[in-house]
This record gives sequence, C-alpha cells and structure tokens, in this order.
Amino acid sequence: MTNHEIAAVFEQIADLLEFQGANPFRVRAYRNVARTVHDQTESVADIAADEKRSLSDLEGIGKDLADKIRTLVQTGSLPMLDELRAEVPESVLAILRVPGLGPKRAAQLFHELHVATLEDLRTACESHRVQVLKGFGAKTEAAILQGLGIAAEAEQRILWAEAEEHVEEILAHMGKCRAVQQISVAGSYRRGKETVGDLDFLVVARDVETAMDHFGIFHGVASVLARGPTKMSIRLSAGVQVDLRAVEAKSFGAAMQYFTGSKEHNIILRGRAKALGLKINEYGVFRGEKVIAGRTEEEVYGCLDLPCFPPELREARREFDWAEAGELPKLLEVGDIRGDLHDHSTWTDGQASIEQMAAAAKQRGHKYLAITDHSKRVTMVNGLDAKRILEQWAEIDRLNKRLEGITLLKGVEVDILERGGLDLPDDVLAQADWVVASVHYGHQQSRQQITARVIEALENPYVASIGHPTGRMLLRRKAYEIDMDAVMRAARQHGKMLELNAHPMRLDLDDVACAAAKSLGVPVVIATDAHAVEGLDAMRFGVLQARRGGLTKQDVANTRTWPQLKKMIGKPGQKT
DNA sequence: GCCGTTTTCGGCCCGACTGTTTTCAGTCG
Repeated sequence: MTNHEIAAVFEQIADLLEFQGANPFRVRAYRNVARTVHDQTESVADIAADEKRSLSDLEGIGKDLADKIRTLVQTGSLPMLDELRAEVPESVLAILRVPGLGPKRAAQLFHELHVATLEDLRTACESHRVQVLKGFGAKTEAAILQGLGIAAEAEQRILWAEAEEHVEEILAHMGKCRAVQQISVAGSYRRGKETVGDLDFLVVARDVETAMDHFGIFHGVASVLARGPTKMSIRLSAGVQVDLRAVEAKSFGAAMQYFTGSKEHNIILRGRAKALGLKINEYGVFRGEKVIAGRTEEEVYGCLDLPCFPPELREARREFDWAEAGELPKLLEVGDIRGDLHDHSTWTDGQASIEQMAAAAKQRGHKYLAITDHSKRVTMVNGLDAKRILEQWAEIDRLNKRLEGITLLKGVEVDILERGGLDLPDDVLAQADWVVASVHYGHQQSRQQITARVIEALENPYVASIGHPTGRMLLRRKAYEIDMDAVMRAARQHGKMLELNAHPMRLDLDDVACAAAKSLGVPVVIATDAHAVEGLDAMRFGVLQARRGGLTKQDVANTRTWPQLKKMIGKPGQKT
C-alpha cells in the first residue's frame, strides 16, 4: 500500500467525521496523519512492517493512529472507515465541496431534507425547500445553486504555470492603479505548489476603495464573490477564485507571512508564538497589546528566533527542525542549472532543428544540451533506429565543431520495451554521451511489471537516467503506476540518476519524491523534455519543485559541468 | 486524537465576511 493510498483513507475518515460533527481537533488529527503519511519520503507500509521501528515516532501519530495504520496496511481495510461509510453515504462528501457549504450545513441538509447527493441538493434548492431551513435563507439557497455549477466543474485546481499567467496579468493590471503602492502575490502560488486552487494578492493602497474598484474591472473577472473593507474576492472567467486583501504597510510582512501559509506551517508558528507569550496574526506580532514586528517577514520570523523560510519550504514538514539545528538547506536556484538533458528535435517529434535548439539553449545560459530523440518503438513520431541515430550523432559531431559556447550531447530517449529490455542495442547506446530510458508503452501492465521493466533499464550500464519515471500527468489520470521506492533503491544501487521532468503538466518527481531521492543520495536530473525552443523555459517549474523537496545545488546532477557529469555516469570501458 | 521544561487533563491559530441573525454561527483560508 502506497503512502498516497494510506493518506487518502485517513483523509476520507476526516471528511466523514467532520460531516458527523465530530470534535474538530479529532478531525484535524486525522487530517494531520494523512498529511504526515503523504509527506514521508519512505514507505510507511515498510515502517509499519519493521518491528524495530515505531510509527508513533512520526509527528502527530500516537498509539491509536499507529494501530490504525498497521491494520490498514496489513489487511487492506479499516473497520472504522467501513463503519463510517455505513453511517454516512460517501456521496455526501461531494456536498462539502460546494462553496459555502461546510460540515454543519451539509449535515443539516442530509438529516432534515435527506439530501445525499449533488443531484438531491439541486432538486431541493430548485423546489425552494432549502431556504426555509433554520439558518438558511433565499440568498443562501441561490448561492448554493450557483456553487453547484462550480462544484460540478472538474477539479478546481490549475497548473502552477497557468496560475503564473493569471498572476502576471493581475500584477500588471493592478500596477496601473495609482492608488496601489505595493502589491504582491502570496498563497500556495508563492509556495510553488505544482497546482494552485486560488490566488491571493496583498495590496498596500492609498485608497483601498479605489484599488478594489480597479481590481473589479480586471478584464478576466466573471463575478465579484465578496467585498468588505479589507477583503475582496472575485472569480475569473477561467474559473479561478482570486482574493485581494488590503493591508497597511506596517503589517505587510505579517500579512505576507500569514497569507503565504501553509495553514499547517502557520499553526505551528502561532503555537510557538503562544508558548513565548506572543501572538501572531496578519497584522503583526504582539506582546500583549504592543506590536513588536510586522513590516517584513524577516521581522516576524525573527521574533521567534527563526530564519525567514523560503516560501517553498513552508509546509510544516522538516523546516522547523532544520531551522533549529541550523541546517536549513540553501536551495537550488535556476541560475545553478548548467544544461538540459532531455530534449527533442525535428528528427522525431520536435518542432525545432538541432541547431535551433542549440542556439536557444545557449541564449538561456546553458552550457550543454542533450538531444534525446525517441527510439524506433515510438513509431508515431518516426522514432530513430540504429542507423538513423548514428546519422544524427554524426550530424551533432559536425555541429559541435561549429558551435561556440554550447556543447551538444549525443543522446537518445530509448524506449523501455513492453517485454522488458531497451529499444536499441548496447553497442549503439555505448556510443551515446547521454542515454535517457523511458516508458511510453504498456501502461496497462501491473505496477510490478512496469517497476521491473524500469529496474532492468537501471541495470543497463549505458543508461544514465530514467525519463519521467513516475509517468504522472498532473490534473489527469496517471499514465501508469510504479513502485517509486523500489526504483529509487535500484537507482542508488546502480549509481543512476532520476529525471524530474520539468514540463508544467508532468513534474513527475514531486516534492516528496525529490526529498526521498535526496535522502537516498540519488542525483536528480531536472530536464525540460522540450519539443520546441519555448519548451526550454520550463526549467524553472522543475527547479521550483526541487526547491519544495529541499534540494540544493549539490543534489541536482545538471548543476555540474559536462566533464563532471560524464564522470558521474561512469560508463564501462570509459575510464574516468 | 495528540501532546506535555506550565500540564496525563485541557488545551489545540486566528480573523474576515456573509447571511440570518437582534448578538452570532458557519464557512473560509
């Protein structure tokens, strides 16, 4: 059972308990265990099976939850969850996702109107049975009807890269308002989460009303959801909710800290403040009535004797421990990257010639670029057989003589075949500078089968790294399932690297997988998988995820020079 | 349900906004 699956079970228990009106702190305990398990870099099932180790050593897991995890991984089910499901139909959980409906009201609808599904809810609203309930009214009923449409829309989160476009536009728009003195983006976007649910902006304005009016006329606005003296919420026609909060300059740092989150990070921070006799809110740090900080985030964290954490690390994982031990990692930066190691050209499905790609890579400051076109198994894109790839490499040799300031690497993205084995013979692979091995077919195979194929590829002496190893596609059903723990261990054993595919929709080594690679000492390759020159710009998305995983320059292979990287590959017959 | 250099019981972050309320509960982040 994967950490992800275990976490999902506890998350569902939390939802069901919340619906039943359980003690909110008990609900939080279940949410916490879900998050803790999800964020673990090792397999929690393995920890549970290891007699020498105790699950209750993990943060927020006591005896009861440890027992429940063990039961779950040993039997594949949990009596408590079965009981809860018997009491509450699972379909009611969808109702909790309707904006404006929380556990209390959802339970009231369920008990008084027998509303168990979104369909029931719509019918109840349309026949105006909802507005007569105590605590509800005509406006609430109308709001629910509107919210139903939103809940029905597919997953409400958007890719970070898409969020970035909205953010830039909104910043540009607000920048034109003369009442705006300062504006910044906070929230999960600032933390670099791979997907973003909504956007949060903080504004310091000479005149808040004018700033809010200006916010309301942004061209992408579909509706204004709420507007008060300090906060305004809109929904963009793209579906994204955007909040604007007006703060005073003397509170700007406190507000940035507060609204950047994460929520869990803030809970720990405020708990610590309380223990020191302080109070933190979005206005500042207070000792009694007296404000002692607030203008900058550095001041706020400084009051608690903490460093100003990079936003990417504010997830209530290890950051407080690191800070206390003075071991906060110096995170990787985009400027540390020296080259891109997974790129395509017009020889297969790329849109730019090798020469165009080289020029674009050089322009982006890269010192080397691996051309890794597909091998012949990928017939749809005219994948290269041995003859054509040798021709391509001869072409690259010729280009390298002409090019200045950038080195092209003779690479290939060799397919890991359905039956195992690679799509090109070893004597061809031996002539490559850089071999990426990837799965593109046989996605329907079992997890064990696909894992075995990938591990076999890691055993090949000429393979340097695995391309998009998890096969994950964000906001879509995942392409295939793989045992990443086993793949990581095999990579370590054979001295191989794993690719963090930086395509904004892939980011297939997520932050937790990055942290796992780091803890095992498996070097991560951040590569864009560019099929056009613009694709090379995706590097920053990969770097952002790597930062969230706590990776430093040292942990990432393509911060090295090509000669250094060559030594790391250590191919047979190539004395290093 | 977890947790403890105040505590094994009694806490558990904190405030804004909305709607239905005559003083506040529910929801949200």
